[in-house]
Amino acid sequence: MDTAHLGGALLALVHSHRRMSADDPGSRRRSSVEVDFFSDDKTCREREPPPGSLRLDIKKEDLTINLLPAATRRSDDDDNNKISNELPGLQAELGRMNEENQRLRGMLAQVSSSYQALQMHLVALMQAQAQQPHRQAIAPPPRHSSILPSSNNDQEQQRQPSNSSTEVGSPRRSSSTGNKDDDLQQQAAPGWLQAAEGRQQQQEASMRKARVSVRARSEAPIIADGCQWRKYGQKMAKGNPCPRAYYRCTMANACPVRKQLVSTSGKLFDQLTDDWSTEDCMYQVQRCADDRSILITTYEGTHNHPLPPAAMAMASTTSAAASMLLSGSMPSADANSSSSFLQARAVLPSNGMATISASAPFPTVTLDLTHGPPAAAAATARPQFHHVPPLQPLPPPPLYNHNQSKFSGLHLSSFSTDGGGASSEPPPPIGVGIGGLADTVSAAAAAITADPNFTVALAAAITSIIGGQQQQQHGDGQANHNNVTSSSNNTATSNNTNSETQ
DNA sequence: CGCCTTTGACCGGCGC
DNA sequence: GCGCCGGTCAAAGGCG
Ligand SMILES: [Zn+2]
Repeated sequence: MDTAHLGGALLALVHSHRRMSADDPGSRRRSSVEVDFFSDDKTCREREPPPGSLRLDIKKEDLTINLLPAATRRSDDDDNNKISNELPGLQAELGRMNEENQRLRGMLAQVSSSYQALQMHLVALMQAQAQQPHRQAIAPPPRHSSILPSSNNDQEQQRQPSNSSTEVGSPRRSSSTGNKDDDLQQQAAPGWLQAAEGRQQQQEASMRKARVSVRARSEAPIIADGCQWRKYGQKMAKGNPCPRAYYRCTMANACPVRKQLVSTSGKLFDQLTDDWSTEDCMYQVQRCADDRSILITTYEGTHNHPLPPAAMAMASTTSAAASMLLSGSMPSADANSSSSFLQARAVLPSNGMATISASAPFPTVTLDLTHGPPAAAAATARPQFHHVPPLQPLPPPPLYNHNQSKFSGLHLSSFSTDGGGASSEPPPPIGVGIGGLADTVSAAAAAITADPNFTVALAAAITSIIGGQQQQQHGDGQANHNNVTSSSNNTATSNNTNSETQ
């Protein structure tokens, strides 16, 4: 069901994209949804045109031509009344369709553009690394010496043949840690392969550290993203009553992608409330009002196998985000941790709110979609504006004791207003408050801030994925957010913002 | 029968 | 050194 829904959403996206590209040479205003609407109507009336080859503008003109003479003809009162009655409704619907189509188009343009940018970024990184494979002088991170990651598609494939055999055959305890294991294998490997694996391993190590977590408000226990996952573990988080589940991609034999899924649901809270005092209940209620049915899905790694189109959205975005974050945040982590905090804010035409955050130990891109009503990306057009006040992305859970020691990195949170209006034109709204940032920031901030579409693209894509299943959108009135506004240059407040690893 | 979930155990890292 | 904690493994069982 979830997969079906996701596939449907993505197919819809692709479909709209195709139509958009088809009618792009024509007028830009027409919307794909509008096409369908009018095509239906017109086939009822005239049915002359072949549906595929028809352009939108032509259809629209046809319709208007059809409607207007009929209205002015006055030959038949019944027909006239009917038409005059129908006309406002149709026009209103047309307007809604237009709006939605524009939104969709904007989203898709953002997705594609950001994807292109990311790909270029990846290529640049690959080239840089190929040229300087041994130079790690760019502010080596404290924990692991990791180079800028290159294209991560084949990183695991090198390791896979050797590793899969040993992993399956040998008892696990002998080779406990992955790094150790790799080291041993490296020593046993021939020289040329050793060098290659060394590089691959470094990339892999760095890639494994990059994570992309998605917070979403969803009723479904898991968010189907098109991949097949097998659960391989479950742990009770320390401060969180809800356990954290560990999944592994099973579409390929040795796909390294892993996914953590922690849901903060109020189930256990309900059990607890009976015994607890009212104040505690208040706290619990508060917390659960914030966190109830919020899923935090953390992806890690890159698939080494072809993916179904449904999974491509999530996979590509996550891998791109990971690589981008890694490429940038490694140098920036040093600069930022010492001095100050970086923040960038952009008002973007989408309904989701995304937070890109890079923490020092685990560079993480966090997408917070808990504020995005599903109507933004779903097929149902909502003319209303959700005037959500600019809330901060994460509902800070004050009860949890985050032990995330330091949060050094950049913090790009994009607030988005409902794009139902005309704000979905791609060029203008992006990059509002971003320009000045790139100077003070190192390459990471530059990379991300230069392409703020990325956030929106992710948000849009994922909202489109998740969109259908969420029904409740409470006002989430907790104004307790101190993350962006007050989190400046303070590591303590940053804990709130980065609570995805609780 | 194969795949998946469950679940207890284990192991390395880290703080004390 | 010890214990906690997060992450992983793998045996056992369920499900189609
Ligand atoms: Zn995979």
